[in-house]
Amino acid sequence: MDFPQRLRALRREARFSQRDLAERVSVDFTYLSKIENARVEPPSEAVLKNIARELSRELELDETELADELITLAGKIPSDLAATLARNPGAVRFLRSLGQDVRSAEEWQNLIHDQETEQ
Amino acid sequence: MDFPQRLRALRREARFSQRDLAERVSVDFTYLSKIENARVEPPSEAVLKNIARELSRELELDETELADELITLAGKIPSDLAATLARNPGAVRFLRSLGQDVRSAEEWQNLIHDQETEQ
DNA sequence: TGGGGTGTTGACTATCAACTCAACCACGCA
DNA sequence: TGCGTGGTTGAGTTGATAGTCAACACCCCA
Repeated sequence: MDFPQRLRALRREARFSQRDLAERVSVDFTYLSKIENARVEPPSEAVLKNIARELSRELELDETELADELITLAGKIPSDLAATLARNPGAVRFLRSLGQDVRSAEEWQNLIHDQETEQ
Repeated sequence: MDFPQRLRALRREARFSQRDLAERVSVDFTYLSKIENARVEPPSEAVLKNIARELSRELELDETELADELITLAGKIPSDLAATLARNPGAVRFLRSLGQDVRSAEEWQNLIHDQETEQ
């Protein structure tokens, strides 16, 4: 599911009209329409976070998880992570050592598990 | 050492004038001056890569390593890594599982080592 | 049959990043 | 003293990003 589809699905699930959601996140409702129809690029991270706040509130989801989902679906990197990477040359080298992006979701999960059990 | 200082140091080490280097990387030399004096933000990744190419060539350094150094010093994320992250939601979750950026260079090195010995 | 709620579109705009251009200053030295 | 070499500055340009605004079309049902 790409970003526009996912956004529309979530919005409908929350029973918001484009006008409702747009008002809550402080953008013009016609902008939401264009986003959902992929007429324009996904919005800024700020708007994405506002969307995540409103939808998670309505659907009782975790706000930060939803924000991360929307941000990565939008093809962006959460700015706090980006800042961490930019501040840590070692992190960049580490990611390079992981090789290309052929990893499956499970492999990433394993990496997380490795980390957590390491101590 | 911040980006402007590092750039100036490398350029001088290579015995390039601003005009020399600027010509080689296809930007105006006055732009390099502003960069070295932090009058403007560091340049685009494309320019950074050109700079890394010319300086690594002259100083006999590894080109891609120098590019990564300059790019991260410039507060950016190498675009190929950024693309990888944007394509891998799992990677974002993994980085979050690592916690904040309090890791030292050695800790990152250990992570790399863990990976390499895992197989 | 018309008014309210919904969605779509085209044209426009504001802001910002990433530069260029013209002008200038400081120095060494012939 | 003048000119080549090197560096700095202010003002302006350009393209992309992230939106807004006015207009219109569809549907429902009263």
